[in-house]
Amino acid sequence: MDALNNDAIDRKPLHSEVAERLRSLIVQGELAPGDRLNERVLAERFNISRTPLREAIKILALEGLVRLLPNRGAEVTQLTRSNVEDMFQVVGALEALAGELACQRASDDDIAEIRRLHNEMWARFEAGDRAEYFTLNQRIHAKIVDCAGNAELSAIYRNLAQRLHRARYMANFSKDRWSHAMQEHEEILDAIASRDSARLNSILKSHLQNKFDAIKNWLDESGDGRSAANNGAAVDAEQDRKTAYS
Amino acid sequence: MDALNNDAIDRKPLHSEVAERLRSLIVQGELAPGDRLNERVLAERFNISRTPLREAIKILALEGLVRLLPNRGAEVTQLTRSNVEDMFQVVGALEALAGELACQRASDDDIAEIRRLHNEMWARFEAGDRAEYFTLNQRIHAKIVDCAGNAELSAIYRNLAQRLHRARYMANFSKDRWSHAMQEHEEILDAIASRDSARLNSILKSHLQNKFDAIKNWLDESGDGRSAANNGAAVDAEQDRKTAYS
DNA sequence: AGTCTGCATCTTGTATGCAATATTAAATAT
DNA sequence: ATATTTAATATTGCATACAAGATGCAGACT
Repeated sequence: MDALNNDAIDRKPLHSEVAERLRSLIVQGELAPGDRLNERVLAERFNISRTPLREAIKILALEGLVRLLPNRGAEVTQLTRSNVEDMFQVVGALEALAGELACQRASDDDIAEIRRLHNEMWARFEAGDRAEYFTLNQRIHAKIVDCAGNAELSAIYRNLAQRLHRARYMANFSKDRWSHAMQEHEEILDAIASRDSARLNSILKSHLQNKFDAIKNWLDESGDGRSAANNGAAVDAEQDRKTAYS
Repeated sequence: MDALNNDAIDRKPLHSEVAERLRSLIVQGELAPGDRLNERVLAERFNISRTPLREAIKILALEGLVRLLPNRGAEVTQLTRSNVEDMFQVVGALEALAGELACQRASDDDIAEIRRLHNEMWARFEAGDRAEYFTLNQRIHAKIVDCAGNAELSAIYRNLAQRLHRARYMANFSKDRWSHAMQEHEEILDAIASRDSARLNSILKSHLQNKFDAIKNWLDESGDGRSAANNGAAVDAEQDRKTAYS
């Protein structure tokens, strides 16, 4: 059985390795929204040829992290307010489905795992470690979605979460909001542990709404001259992405 | 304004052109599930080099139509029953969200457009033209989703619909089911025209359920030796796709 | 002064070539 | 005859080279 062979050297194809690196650069903000991706520069930086780099860029384009400009390369997509709002709406619908299914299908081990992550996150919260808190937070939500036992759902959710991560990471919300979020997470854990899907869904929904409210302000603030000028283009870009391959 | 410039020559990049061609081949079944994509053969067929072809294949991989086999190229993904069931579940959640929003946001022109498509579809139904009926059916559903005014939602929905199209197309259901589907569509039109989101959602839900029931049988039937043997691999493939770039 | 045209330069798009890996067939040993 | 190893072949992965398009600037013209 392949699955049991843990000693296997994972020779990931270069293009996926590169895609990962690029993703980090974008999510962590080193490549900012609007930045052009110069193939020569990036290829030299990663010490690879342009061929796998270009393949990676195509992948990121479909993931929605970059936008392809025919004959002019690619640039990092803007996170507009309406864009983020759209994504949150979809995430909401997906989490609702996930909550429903997870309450039916989660095993006791799954719940134990969520509890473990939750406690770990609590520790990070008390230590004031925002970065680790964020990571664990994402992992908990992802784990709940995975409990739904729907691979498609998990894949789509992960992609959206990743793209939203860019926004969430930047919106370093208040201590007050933070502790409120922790409280909500207590309730989430409670609801799924008792497999109360109605309650879980209602909490997930308001949790998400609060999350959005927290970053909404930040998105509005950043609507200065430069960004505003680019917003129109970003919307067009979104459109392009939608229609480019359809 | 760029949006008003309708005279622009659209020079689609080659890789997206190729992606389109490949998509057709897969959706229409010329490239069947499990078939390997030989780069040399396809490049010769399209009369292009392997480079843009490879880029196109990466795109299709992320869309879920093909599966990348490291160092061994790519193959057309299997449509397993559980796979399709997962997709239907997600589509259900998305359509629910779309129905809600569409009832709020659809303009009168939108509704008129849906009605137009509906009538056109009716004509195709009466003419017994399955292929055109299918196309219009898809366009109606897509239009409803677009009325929600959420670009992310539309993009995700389109991708799932496309992948499911492979299954639906093959499951040429009974005349009985067909006319029942038409009836459901009458109700859908009615509900959205009167902006009754509760009713719309309930109809969309049962409509989708019926669709799934119709193709479920076909998926079960095709679970013969060859397919069964490949199913295990297909499940692994799905897993790969999920984790490959995460 | 301002705009337009043509040239130089840079960037992306595509094709080709070479190296590494997988697949097949043949040959040898059991 | 079957299994195992080895060699031949085919295919993918990556790099490089060349072509086509975009960008920026200088000079001509109004």
